[in-house]
Amino acid sequence: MKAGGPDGIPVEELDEAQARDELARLASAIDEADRAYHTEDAPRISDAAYDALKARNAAIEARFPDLKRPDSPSKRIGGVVAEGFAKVAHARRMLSLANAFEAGEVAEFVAGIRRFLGLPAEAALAFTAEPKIDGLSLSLRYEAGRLVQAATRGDGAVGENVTANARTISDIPDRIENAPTLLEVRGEVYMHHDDFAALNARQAERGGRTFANPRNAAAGSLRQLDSAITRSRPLRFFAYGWGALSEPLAATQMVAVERLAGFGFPTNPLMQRCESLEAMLACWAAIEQRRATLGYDIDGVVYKLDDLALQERLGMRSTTPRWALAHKFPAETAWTRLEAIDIQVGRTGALSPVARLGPVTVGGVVVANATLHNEDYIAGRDSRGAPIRDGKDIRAGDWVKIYRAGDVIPKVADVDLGRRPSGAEPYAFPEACPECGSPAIREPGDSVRRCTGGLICPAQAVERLKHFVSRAAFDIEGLGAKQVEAFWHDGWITEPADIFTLQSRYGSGLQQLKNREGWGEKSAANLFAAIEERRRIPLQRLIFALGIRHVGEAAAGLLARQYGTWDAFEAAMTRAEPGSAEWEELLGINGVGEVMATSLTAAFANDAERALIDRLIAQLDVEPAVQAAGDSPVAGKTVVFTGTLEKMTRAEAKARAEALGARVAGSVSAKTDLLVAGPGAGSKAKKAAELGIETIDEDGWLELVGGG
DNA sequence: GTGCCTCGAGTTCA
DNA sequence: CTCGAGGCAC
Repeated sequence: MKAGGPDGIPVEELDEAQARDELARLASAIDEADRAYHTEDAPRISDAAYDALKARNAAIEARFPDLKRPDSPSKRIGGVVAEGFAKVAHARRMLSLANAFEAGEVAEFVAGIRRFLGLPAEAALAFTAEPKIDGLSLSLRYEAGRLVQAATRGDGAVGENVTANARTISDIPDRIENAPTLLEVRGEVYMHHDDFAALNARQAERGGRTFANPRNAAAGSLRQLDSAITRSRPLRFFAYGWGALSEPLAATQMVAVERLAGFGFPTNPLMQRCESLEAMLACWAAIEQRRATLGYDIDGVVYKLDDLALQERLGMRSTTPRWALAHKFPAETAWTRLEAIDIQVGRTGALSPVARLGPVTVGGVVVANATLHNEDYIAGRDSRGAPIRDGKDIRAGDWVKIYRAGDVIPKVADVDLGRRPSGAEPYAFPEACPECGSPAIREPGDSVRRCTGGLICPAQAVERLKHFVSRAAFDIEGLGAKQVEAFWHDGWITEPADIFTLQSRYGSGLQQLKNREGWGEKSAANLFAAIEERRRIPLQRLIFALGIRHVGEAAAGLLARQYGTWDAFEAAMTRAEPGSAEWEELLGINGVGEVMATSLTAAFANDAERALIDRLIAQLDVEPAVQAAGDSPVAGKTVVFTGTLEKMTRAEAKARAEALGARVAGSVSAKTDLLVAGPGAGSKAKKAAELGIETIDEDGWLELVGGG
């Protein structure tokens, strides 16, 4: 067996670093043994040796509970993770990229970087340009040169552990030489056109299912629970970036990627360095020209700022880095007939038109529905009244050109007026809710028409319940959108509180639930257990789950942190009205404005709504929110910058401070904790002195937050 | 008032 | 993933 087997250093003598290394090795050794046992029917180690590995893993975890890995073997049962793959937290987030479709947007991207860094327009900036592979991204963790973990992107923060499958891909080395002790390589798994065609032919021959396109084939192959199947699939890999590192790879993007190639990873041969905007656009055009002959799918070109120190200074927006951009190729389109326009009613009452289409293949996927957004979109206008599609409106029976925005969401790009059936009438947008008949009103300046039925509208009621059980809200296992709809239809659940009384009303002996289609004793018991588990709910989730208009996940987090407990939150929302101290406190939260405040107080002032909330709360045990215990010295502090900053721009300083958990304000007030004053600071510095607020200079700030 | 940037709410298909 | 709108800095 491998190093770190049961015969290593006694557990009592391990230090933390050794323990961490060994847990990683044990996880992959056990993983490998599991896969061999369960999927290849050919155990590679004896049962006794396997048990010893598990026992040692448990002993180390007991001594160092903090080091317990998210993919810990102790969480697995019989080698197969319940519910598919184990979740793994990425040591550094896997990013997505901002998109551009026009040259002008690329120019704006470059100009924006100059602005952010405070560089003059003529200052040279170099970028890398490389094809954007249409596959799935993968993060490979190497410790001491050995592949210990492979994870999919997931939501960027948490992905799925696909280590056993990644090991079967020949482009991915198991070991690398002369590498940093920790190296996370990031890249794209994809499938060649030839391999895709051969795979589909083979699948068809065996009567198996064929894949719609190489991307789906690659995704389906990588996410096989049985890695023997993955092994039989011709997957390939290009490395283009990195995550956590024990030491920097290089000073530039280009050289860093060359180093990855040096470690033995395939890197894209078309990647090159561009010294100017013109060179970037030329590179884009050149790659597009070669697109059809590459042998694999690409959907654009990725630009990255070459200088890694500058990348660091630019930092991140909420989900995308400021230093990279995906410049997409024009989307594939297809013509089809629009059979009908239907209206869906959302949780807030929004009436959304949907196009029912004659099925048509766009970009390798059969599309039968497309969003039509709103009234104006159908009429051929944007929100400002300017014409779109040359002002052509959309009518039932029209021939329409479909594309998939971002290669995902089907949309109507154009209408063929020449083929419009005679007698086709302009679409009359309904002025009453198709579900409940209440008037549907469009507020001045709003682009959507909303059903005014509120709680009496069945569509809104169901959508609100779906929202309530959604992932960022109560997230009850076994109670998804479909189940909620079925329960609602039978009158078992009509409002959130009903979920928590379901067992007492229908669960006795489980008879009634068992009689429902698709429910057995086991699944019913599981559902009730999952519901019980969620009686205790973090305040943030609860606030989000209420589904108050304008209050999403982020706002719910802000509110939970501000008020801490449900009682404090509820009291404040009940008492807040313009002019009151509670109202001021609410508006004082950075990110809450009048619209949101009005929406919140209105919800708590509405009797029916309020009764619904009260019935729900009676069923729950709300977990108070804790102030984020950031370890930065400025976390939670309000900072003001004034005067001239010499080593960073204003935007940069602000982004940095916020990344460390500080709130950046524009003017000094009693709420200010720290003033950073550069040369030329005037009235703000004076005011800070009067208020006795701590004031430091730019160097003091850099020292405080650790370097530049 | 204008111009970011971020968030909310809507959307499809496998 | 995208659009529109809310919130905030300038």
